[in-house]
Amino acid sequence: MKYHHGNLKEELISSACRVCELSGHDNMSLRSIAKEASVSQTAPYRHFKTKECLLAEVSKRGFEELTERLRSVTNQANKATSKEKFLEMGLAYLEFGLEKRKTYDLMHSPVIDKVEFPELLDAAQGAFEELVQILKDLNPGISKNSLDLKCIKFWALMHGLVGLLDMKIDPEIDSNAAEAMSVVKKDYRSFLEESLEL
Amino acid sequence: MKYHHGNLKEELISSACRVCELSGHDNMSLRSIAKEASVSQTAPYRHFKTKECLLAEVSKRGFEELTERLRSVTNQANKATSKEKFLEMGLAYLEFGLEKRKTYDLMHSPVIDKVEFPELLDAAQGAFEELVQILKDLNPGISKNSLDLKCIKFWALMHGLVGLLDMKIDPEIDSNAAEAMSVVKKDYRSFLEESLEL
DNA sequence: TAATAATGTTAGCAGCGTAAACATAGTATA
DNA sequence: TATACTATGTTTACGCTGCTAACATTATTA
Repeated sequence: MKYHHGNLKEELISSACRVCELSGHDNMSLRSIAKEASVSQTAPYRHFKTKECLLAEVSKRGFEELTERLRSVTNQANKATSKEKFLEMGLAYLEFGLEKRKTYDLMHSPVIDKVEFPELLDAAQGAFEELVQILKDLNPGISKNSLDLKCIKFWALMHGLVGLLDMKIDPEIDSNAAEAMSVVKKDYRSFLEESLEL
Repeated sequence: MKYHHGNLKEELISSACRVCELSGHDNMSLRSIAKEASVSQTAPYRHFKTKECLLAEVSKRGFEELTERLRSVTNQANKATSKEKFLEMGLAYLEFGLEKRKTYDLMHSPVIDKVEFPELLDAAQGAFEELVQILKDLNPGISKNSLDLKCIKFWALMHGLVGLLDMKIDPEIDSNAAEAMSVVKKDYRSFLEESLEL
């Protein structure tokens, strides 16, 4: 058993990412992930000043993965139209939000003060750029102002949808919200298509 | 000093609401709010099985206040057009989300398992009904399916906007997101007006 | 009036984030 | 190569947390 782990920082981060997505950041303790790495409970403090710093790292990786997913849509050279890419980007965003729901929650959680972690804003900005680009392609010659508004509207719509789609509404309840939700869930694609007109 | 408080449950809830909106539900401890009510740290357990139950109560009150705000828009008999009411409802939603930001966070936070608190879904449903009603008035004869979609889209847009508008983006950063955000902030109203076309 | 239920208190457990003091291993310099 | 320094680990301990169990007091009901 060697005294120095060698790769502890990286292992702590990836462990944290796993635990976060599995149990949510609320149920993630530094001590438990230290134990998982077979290391004393204060060892993480050699690599992260506070728990929040580790969470920020997890959040950052989330934004990076989101950006990657969106970028891979942009970079599909064979895809014909911008509209097609736009629709796929919307889907990619929703899929990320629903597949990595707990991580997505952390990314938008107030437990991490983004003012203290500017690299998080940079990472989020990366994802936003992809949306901007696709909407710019889709609306050639659009004014900057209108483009900005379109971007925000699209982003907000996607962000809102992730939150609403994941609501665990009991289907037994005769609820308008529940019905509408299932309509949307049934076909994200046509829903997004309509949103093009926004 | 009487042994029995008489109104402890209510005082704990309202105290919890205050602390939640002040410091966020993450920084709210049962012990501290018990102390605030000059009562032993385990007294709350006579009224709430767990901390989560108290938080659920806070969340419920949040939904109730939101519903009230939306309903008061609906009930303005003097307001001329449905469109006018629609715009005001959007504003009312945004205002609630931004004014009571920390409570709004709790209302949408995964720390409360909504499956275990069906009354929370009922409360949220109340707010949703107001949106449904206004959109129905605005689109007479619309099919149920289209109405559902319109509702979800509007709700998602509002929900997404609250999240995005509150992002503390450093204005020093030359960020498209920051610029777009300030455009939206400057005039929610015209932004919402455009959203009518969605 | 006596039994019971409701609502309070005290004491204590295990888990948490984190700070301080110390130990060991790797690295740079003389 | 010897020595100092730095990086990275451990141990111990503190105060706070949610919560349980056992007990005390008051209100209600038979």
